[in-house]
Amino acid sequence: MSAIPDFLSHLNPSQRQAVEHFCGPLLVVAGAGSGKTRALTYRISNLVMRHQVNPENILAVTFTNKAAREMKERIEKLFAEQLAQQDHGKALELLAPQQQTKLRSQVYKTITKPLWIGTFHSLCARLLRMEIEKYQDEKGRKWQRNFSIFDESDVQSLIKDIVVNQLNLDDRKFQPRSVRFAISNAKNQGWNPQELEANQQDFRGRVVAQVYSKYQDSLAANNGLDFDDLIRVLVQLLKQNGQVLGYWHQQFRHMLVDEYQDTNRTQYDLLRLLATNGTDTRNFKDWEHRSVFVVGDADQSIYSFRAADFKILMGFQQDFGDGLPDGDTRTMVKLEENYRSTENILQVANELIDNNTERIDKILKPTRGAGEPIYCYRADDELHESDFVIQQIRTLEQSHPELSWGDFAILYRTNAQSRAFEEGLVRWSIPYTVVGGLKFYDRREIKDVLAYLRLIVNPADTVSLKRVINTPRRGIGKTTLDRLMNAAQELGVPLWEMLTEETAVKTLAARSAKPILQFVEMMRHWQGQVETQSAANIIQGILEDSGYVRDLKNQGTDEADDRIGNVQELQNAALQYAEENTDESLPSFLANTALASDLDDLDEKTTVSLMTLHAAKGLEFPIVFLVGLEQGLFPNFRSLEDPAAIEEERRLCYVGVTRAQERLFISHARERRLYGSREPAMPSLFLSELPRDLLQTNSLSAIPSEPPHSAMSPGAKKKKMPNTHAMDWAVGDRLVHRGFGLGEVTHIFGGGNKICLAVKFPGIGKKIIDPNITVLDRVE
DNA sequence: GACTGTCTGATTTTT
DNA sequence: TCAGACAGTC
Repeated sequence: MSAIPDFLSHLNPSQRQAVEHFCGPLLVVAGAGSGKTRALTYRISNLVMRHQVNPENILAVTFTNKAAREMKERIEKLFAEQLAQQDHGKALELLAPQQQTKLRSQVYKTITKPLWIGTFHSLCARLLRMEIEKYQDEKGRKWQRNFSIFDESDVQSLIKDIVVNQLNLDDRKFQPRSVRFAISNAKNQGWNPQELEANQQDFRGRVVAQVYSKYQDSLAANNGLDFDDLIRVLVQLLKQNGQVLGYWHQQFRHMLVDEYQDTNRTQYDLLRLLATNGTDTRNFKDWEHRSVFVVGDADQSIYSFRAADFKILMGFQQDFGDGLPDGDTRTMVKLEENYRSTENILQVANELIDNNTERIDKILKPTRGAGEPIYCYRADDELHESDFVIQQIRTLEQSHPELSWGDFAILYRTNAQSRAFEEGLVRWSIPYTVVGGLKFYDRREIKDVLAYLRLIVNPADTVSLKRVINTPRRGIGKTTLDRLMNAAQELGVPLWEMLTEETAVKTLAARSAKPILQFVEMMRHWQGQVETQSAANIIQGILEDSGYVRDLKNQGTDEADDRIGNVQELQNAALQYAEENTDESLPSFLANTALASDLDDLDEKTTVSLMTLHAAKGLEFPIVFLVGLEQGLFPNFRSLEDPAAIEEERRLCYVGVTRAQERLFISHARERRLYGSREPAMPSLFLSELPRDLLQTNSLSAIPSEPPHSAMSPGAKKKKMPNTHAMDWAVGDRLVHRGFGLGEVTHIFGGGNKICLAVKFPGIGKKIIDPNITVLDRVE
């Protein structure tokens, strides 16, 4: 395969520079829709075709599993086409079907399979399956290669158990949620419990560190890891074992990272360790046969709640790069030409994001026509908003034969917003898909079956054991379990080992002992099949023999029927996985499911897509509806008082705008039902930041011409004079408060000049305010 | 040990 | 609004 690849001719000069980059560090600043996925796939192909890099020396990190799969497919296609030309002198699609298949499977075997492509989490999990037994943490905790990956709810309950039962703390003061969050943050900084303690001097911090330590004990006892540890533990291992590090440093000569703006500290550490073999980045000079190639856009950094830090991207030039100014640098390329959206959409995006202060200077340059104006709709409430969106969809779909349902997307800030749209879509019989929300793998019945599977693979997994030992009911109750748990604890062995001690179990009353012995026998039977049977077969066995399906059938409700369907769907997933991955073993399937998400099998082709803005990252749609642009909802109320958080919300809005190819609709409601009660809602700050001349609207006056929230960026935004004294306030008036943002007057106390206002601020609540003291701006 | 009803309390985003 | 925790009853 020595021919010079001709696909390079399709690229613009910056793309070409990125794609042809061979060794050394390179940062690609890639605006939305600038062809960054293309740059990544072409570069990987180019490394292999032109520079004869062995595919197994290439590590490519994507943000989702879906992106990983697509990248592999694209690369496969490129190579297959190249081979078709080379071997047959024809385009791939002109070959006979068998020849195509043959070519593709040849490419799969020699190119795409050996490539290391995946998310940080899946790649790390894969490495840990090989290396984790060489690891021991600072307290001597150890894990085995068949470790379980715990999901968020497993983690929550472990932490709750520690807070409440082990440390006897008040779980109102130490909410498991927030403790969990603090621990996760520490992990994403790369801290172990001791390091967290050293960094937290107050009482609360010390308690959290203590919970963290006990939590690690629990994880180790269950032979389990959480998401964060998949990365952190690998980093620790590489730090403490030079031999292992050296090996993988040699292996991964060329590393590529997509969505680099959303990497966190540990992910960065991992990258740095592997790239430099542990040398300080600034002293690392040995770039002769290796590269680090990162692609990202600081304006699309939207995961700081997951400890992502776009400053890592901003620091690349100083860190790995030559640190030279934009004109002279050889380690940074900007992709600014946008091939996705109309000029109007891009201008809206550019002006919006220009309100942020922390950025790498970059604009989206249009390559297409102006297109239609952006339409902004004010609805009375969320139901009218939904009506508006659906009528637009129906009209457009009917008047434009080239459009199908899959060309429409409804994007919102929070999952709860999907409901009104779903109801409307059902009423009009429009097919739709909701991405996210309650995930398939989070459903109770799925978790039950997965717990069986996890326990089969990893008997130390007591979390799973406790979940299934009495599901369906077998008469093994709390008292029995508690007794066995205590015994296990005393002996320092996993609960499972206690259960397998026949003599110990027989000391229990026969009524308790019998079902336990039966359960153990059943589990052992399946454990014996792990090596020989496929995942799908084992699942089948569980569904039949455990009595799980029988139990559901006996319930006879619609809900139970749904559950049976879902559980069978899981079995299908196992079959499908085996087909796609040529590995039908249970451990392999299980490792995959823990890291899978709904997003991974989104059917974009045939149905209207409903999803959060976060889930929409990386996607594009001809027609986009960006809904719920209301103060307190978007930007979310939790970010209202924090300028940095507002900037992140703005980036999120920017992501939403830049998903649209042809048409963009924006909407907001004057009133919204949230958790039972109706709340008044004010137009979002972001609406006021959009260029008016590109906006069509049904109510221009609804959009404040000034930012409704003055306590924001330090930029030289002009402020209104305080004029509250002269005002006569009335119930129903809308106003802006410096701290709380937009609100509506609900009561007036007193009279004349001595009045107080009760003001309801959406998402914040009611506040009593003296307008003679506090600066308030009325909004018309 | 299983089941039922009441109550609370939490509601951003997710690999 | 709604799910999960918990107490009380059979």
